[in-house]
Amino acid sequence: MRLSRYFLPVLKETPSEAQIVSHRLMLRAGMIKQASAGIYSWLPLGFKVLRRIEQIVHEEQIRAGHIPMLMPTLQSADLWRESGRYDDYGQEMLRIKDRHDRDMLYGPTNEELITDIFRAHVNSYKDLPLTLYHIQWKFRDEIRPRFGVMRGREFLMKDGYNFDIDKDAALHAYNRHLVSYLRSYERMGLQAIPMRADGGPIGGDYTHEFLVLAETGESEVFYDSEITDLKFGDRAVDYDSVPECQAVLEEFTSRYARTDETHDAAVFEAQVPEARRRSARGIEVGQIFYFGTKYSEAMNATVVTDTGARVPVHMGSHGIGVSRLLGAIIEASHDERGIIWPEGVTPFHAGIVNLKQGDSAADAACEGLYKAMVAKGLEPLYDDRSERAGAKFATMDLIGLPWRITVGPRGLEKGVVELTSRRSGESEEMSPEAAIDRLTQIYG
RNA sequence: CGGGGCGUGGCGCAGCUUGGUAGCGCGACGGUUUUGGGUACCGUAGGUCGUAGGUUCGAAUCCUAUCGCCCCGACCA
Repeated sequence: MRLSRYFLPVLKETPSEAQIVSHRLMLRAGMIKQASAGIYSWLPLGFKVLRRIEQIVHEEQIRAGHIPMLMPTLQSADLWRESGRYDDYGQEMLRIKDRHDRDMLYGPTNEELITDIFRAHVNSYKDLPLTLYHIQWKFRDEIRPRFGVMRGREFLMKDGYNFDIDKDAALHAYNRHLVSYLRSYERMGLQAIPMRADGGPIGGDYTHEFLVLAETGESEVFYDSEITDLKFGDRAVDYDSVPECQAVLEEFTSRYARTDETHDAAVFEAQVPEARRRSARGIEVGQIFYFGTKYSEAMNATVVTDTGARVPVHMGSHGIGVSRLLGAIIEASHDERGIIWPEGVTPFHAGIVNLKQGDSAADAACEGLYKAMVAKGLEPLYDDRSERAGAKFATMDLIGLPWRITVGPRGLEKGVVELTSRRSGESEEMSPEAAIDRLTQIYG
């Protein structure tokens, strides 16, 4: 993309409503524009990052054997009456009437709808296990939306639902989700720690929230410092292997890590040596949940077993806050000059800065680089505006592309351009070809 | 919903206490500069001050209502 033809409305000054750094930077970098309280338009740059995150989530869910689909944002109230949640959900659910005066709602989640689909089409244990998911906009009419996309009313969420024959099988689905989530977050350059969360009315140990540590997090968390040393890394886990998934769960959840909802100071002190006790703040970016037969019983979602008995299916639901992740990533990765995107989610792979726009050698070199990168499957953002060098650097730093190639007549006389890491700030001179090779390797 | 605050050119703000029909910076536009390092220089245009009532000779300024937005709290991915 050539910047002169793109739509990137960056701001020099920070709009006054933005209180936290991710919100400020998203507004300044021209990623979002507020449409109304807690509701945002996604401008091209923000939309691009949103799509990258969504893509990672899709890839990792499909890798885990989960099946993508899409359910609507608007739902009929009838299903929710059936589960009993139409009355339970309260003011947070946005209720709407259509022209025939039928009660509708903008879905805050999809347990009812998915269960309805399941019961209509699945009748036998032979069709299990089954995990369906989608990535769709949700609406929760928060009393007080804040922090930009971190707590919007409308937000994009991946929600997945597993259907299994019994509790053991459903717990394997739970473990599988945990593994796939660890992978997903690491690909986004995030460390998200699974923490024991509030079981809600169902109770039990079978829910974990994934928290990204950040000063601006809304939850207070308590954990054993050893947990931050754990890395999922490149390991290949067989998602069909019960013991392998179980082992990952045990590795990542055996140490003390809880949100304030479940924190127990006595247990904390008993289990964790004082030197390793940490309290911090965290941003919740996902949650996994096994809830048994709560919905299948209420909504009569049953299957016939191999002995001919009809039993309610065991279910769980598993969510990743996709739009919130943009905020979480920025909170975890920025400096005073702007955003620093991890390579996994960057909107463009590298920026090309032409130091002397209008200089025929520099212009030609930039064009050449641009085309060569595109040919290699890289997506560069070429700043071809007639701006001064400083203005171009400031824009690149603000929008946070992890790599920048700087091109000017002086370097070109020596046959070199400069490759700069946004994160470290370090620059290295090399030939344009070498720079492309390096980037191809990084993004390989 | 309880408490606090704010709505003034696209954005950030001043003016309001002590009414006399708006001002600054950024941006935009036009021109200049052909430009090598952190957002150039000069100039121009652009606002009946959220909205509706009221008080007054006169309202951005005072009063009432209303809408919107932000912050703290309770609630949530």
